[in-house]
Amino acid sequence: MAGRMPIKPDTSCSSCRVRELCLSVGLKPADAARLSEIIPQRLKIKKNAALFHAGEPFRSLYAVRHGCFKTTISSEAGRGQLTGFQMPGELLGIDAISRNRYACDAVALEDSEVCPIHFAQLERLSRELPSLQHNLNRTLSQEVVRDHEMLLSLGNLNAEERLAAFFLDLSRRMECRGYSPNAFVLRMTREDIGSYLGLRLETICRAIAFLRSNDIVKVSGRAVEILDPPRLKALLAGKTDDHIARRAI
Amino acid sequence: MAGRMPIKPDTSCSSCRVRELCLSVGLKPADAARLSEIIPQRLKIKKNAALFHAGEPFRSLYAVRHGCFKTTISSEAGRGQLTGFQMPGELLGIDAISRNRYACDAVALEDSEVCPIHFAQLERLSRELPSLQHNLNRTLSQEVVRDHEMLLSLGNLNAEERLAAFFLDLSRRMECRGYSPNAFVLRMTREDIGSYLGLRLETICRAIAFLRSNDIVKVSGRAVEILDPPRLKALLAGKTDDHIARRAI
DNA sequence: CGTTGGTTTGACTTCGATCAACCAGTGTGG
DNA sequence: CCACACTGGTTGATCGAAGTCAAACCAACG
Repeated sequence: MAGRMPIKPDTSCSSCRVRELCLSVGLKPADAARLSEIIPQRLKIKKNAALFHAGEPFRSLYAVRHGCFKTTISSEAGRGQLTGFQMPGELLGIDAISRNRYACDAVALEDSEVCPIHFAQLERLSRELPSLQHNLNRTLSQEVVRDHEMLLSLGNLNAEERLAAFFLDLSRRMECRGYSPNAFVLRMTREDIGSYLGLRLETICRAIAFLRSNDIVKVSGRAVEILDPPRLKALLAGKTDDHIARRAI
Repeated sequence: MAGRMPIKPDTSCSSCRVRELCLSVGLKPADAARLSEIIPQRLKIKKNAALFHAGEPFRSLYAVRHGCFKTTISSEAGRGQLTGFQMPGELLGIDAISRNRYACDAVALEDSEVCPIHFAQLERLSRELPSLQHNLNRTLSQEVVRDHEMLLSLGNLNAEERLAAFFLDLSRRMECRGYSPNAFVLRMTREDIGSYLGLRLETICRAIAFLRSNDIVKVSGRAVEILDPPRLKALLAGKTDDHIARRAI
């Protein structure tokens, strides 16, 4: 359990910075307070430590309070796939509900903090609070929508388009959390991005080089700056943009 | 609404052939009866007719009673992705919960029948019936798990492996429904399979030809017979099977 | 410092996309 | 009844995007 330590029981949803992104969204203060009650203590997870592993028995969902996680699954054949990056307000462990065991590994990409939500208690409480119940259903459905969008990416887009979609997704999520949508720091390696997008890390590097050489983004190390959001979106929309040079001459 | 017609109100979950695969699984007879109550009438959908379209307002989930559906999403750029095939007992429309609009098109692959489940009523009822509530949560989570497995396929497997995984998935689902796992009829075209697996239809044909030439499956038209289940599984497990000939000489 | 993990770039290979031709059913209208 | 168009499936030839292998680079850090 190295890297997993409980912290002081100060977990009020109503005062949480990400309350408008989490299960508590739209809840009346009294209801949010009841949700807080079933979250006895937050948990700190150190960078590179696992919050849970695939196969472990399922007890709780975890809401990311701050920091960032990645979730990965792997096949018997040893192939691995990164299934998502979770930012504050997002839930970890929803793929565990169906079989009562976590289906993926969840690893912190930086020192992070989560709110454990005992699932049986959450189900019980959401029988009393219709809006909590609906929030949970909406969150699960939202994950399905996100996954289908990823399937569309992997099935239809080339490397540069996938990377553009990835940057735009991060951009949107940063904006939702009150940060600049056009300048942010990546929490993950090129290899992680590659695994997520179904590409090799070298291909990610080359796709970044391509975007950079067209002055669409500025990337140095993990720092990303989106210089030309419209062109980045146009790339995705499949518009053959004449201003984009495949190779600088 | 051509192709959509209501039929006589004989919708008892407790006597349904797929009750053990649907939301009604494990419900006490009295509870199953209450679930039936919120399903006033079944709906027949003709082959190639749409049950719903992306963007339409969400009212109901639909449980497939018999037949088969495909769901597809498409991007602004006109790219399309097939996100799933739904067989009896499976739910259509769960990606609509999050935004109150259907996120995909659902099209019948053969003359089919569905049970519309008004979602607001389902939520209300599941507040009273914990096991129904849990079934719904498990079903949503199960869809997430399925989608993550598809991401693993698209991100890591080559054409033959994806097709093998696809056949094995169909095989398992046929078996769950009481049919032979080793002989079944495809309801979809090669193009549909290709869209689902992120490949072109020609590649599907070639992958089929490959499996056929190794006597792993017998495929003529839509009829599939799995001749050698262990070799089909071994293919997926990534074991370099010396008995598999890449090209017949 | 030297080690290490992560990133970048180059050269070459390969798998699947693309384009094209052709075939088998199947339904339609003359 | 036949001619035909049409849809879906198969196979071949060619090409290109991404994978693979390799080398070098860089920043962080003990």
